[in-house]
Amino acid sequence: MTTDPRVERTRLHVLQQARELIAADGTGALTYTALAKRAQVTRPTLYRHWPTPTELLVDLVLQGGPTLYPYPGTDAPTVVRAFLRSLRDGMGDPALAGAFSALISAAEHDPTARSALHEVTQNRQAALNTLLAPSSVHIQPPELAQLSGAVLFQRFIARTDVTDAFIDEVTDRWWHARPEHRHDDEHP
Amino acid sequence: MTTDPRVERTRLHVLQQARELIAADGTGALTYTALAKRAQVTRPTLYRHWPTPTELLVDLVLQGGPTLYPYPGTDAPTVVRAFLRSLRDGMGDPALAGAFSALISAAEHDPTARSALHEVTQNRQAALNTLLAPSSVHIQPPELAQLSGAVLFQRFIARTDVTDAFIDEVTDRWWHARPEHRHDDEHP
DNA sequence: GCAAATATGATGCAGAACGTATCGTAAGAT
DNA sequence: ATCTTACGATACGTTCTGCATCATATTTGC
Repeated sequence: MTTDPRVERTRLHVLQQARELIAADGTGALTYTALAKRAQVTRPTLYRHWPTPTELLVDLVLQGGPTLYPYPGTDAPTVVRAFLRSLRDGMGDPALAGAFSALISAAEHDPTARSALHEVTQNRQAALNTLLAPSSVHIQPPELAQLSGAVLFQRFIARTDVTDAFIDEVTDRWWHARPEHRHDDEHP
Repeated sequence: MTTDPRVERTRLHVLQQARELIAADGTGALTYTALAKRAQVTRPTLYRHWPTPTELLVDLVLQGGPTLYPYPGTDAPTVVRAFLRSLRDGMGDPALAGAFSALISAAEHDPTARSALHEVTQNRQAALNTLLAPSSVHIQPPELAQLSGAVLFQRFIARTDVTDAFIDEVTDRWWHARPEHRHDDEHP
């Protein structure tokens, strides 16, 4: 397959240069010409690896996405808190945040971007549920939307600091809104 | 000030054409050259009105943003549900959704886009709180982030239908997570 | 090791979009 | 009626885009 050392070498190198370029001047400056110059690579090489800029963004997000997750075993709110913090910290990287937001925008009219977002969402939900398994808690899509949505809204739209206190409050609201908390305090 | 009929005329006309252009081919196709051709306007005119593409996006979002809000007076959950539905319906317009997501991405490295997002957020939070005043309920930023964030996450990231059932569940979770619901069912 | 496959570099080229400048004309304001 | 100014027309250099071609270097399979 693609075990050629050359492709992996330039691929990783270019992706890293792309990250630094985004971090420095934003996704608007992520042009094939500029990237080729920065990465000391010719433009045709970039086109061979990523025929479309979207594919480049996808690689940046998918590779930068699976950051280290918290260790499982503790109670559910603790796991969720750690999960949201890792999401916040991940989006603290300007390169990942830039690529991610650009991908969201591209997804409006680009099926490739859409499926990449779908994959990211699935991966993160699956990872969270794996961590929650010992607690016998299973997150449903609406819950994930509320939890991750709150953090991402604060980060990308309200654009205020996503503090630990904010994450604690979001987690608490989620925990107390669970069905078994609504009318009694018992749980099997 | 800018009460010149000519400026308002071309401004509105061009913005409408921009909307149709985005709806048809996405924000990636929103180029000054293409827009000038479509709106039967010369390129220098576009640069006079919006020296930067970001300013054009800002106008599209700010003008398309204040959609009709629900009438106040009913109980808080009903108001919140209607609020979230209006948010969902607003983002059902491809032009607004495209401009909005593009603005989010641009905000990463563009102060103009940042302040526009801030203004939109403030406006919507103020509008919601006005509608909630009769119910003696006041929404705090974390609550708004969870409510709006859930809808926007579903719309732009998970990219699944934002159904009425989804909005109902989000609203219910919010309502039951309020402090006065947590340990008793009394409220002053 | 050697030969075949292929990734990359080097270079070129036409087209599109950009950003800006100048000047004439027509519409609106006073 | 005159002054102001928004707009059209046109032009120019720059940047980025896709794509093509060919030589070179690296890797792989034998």
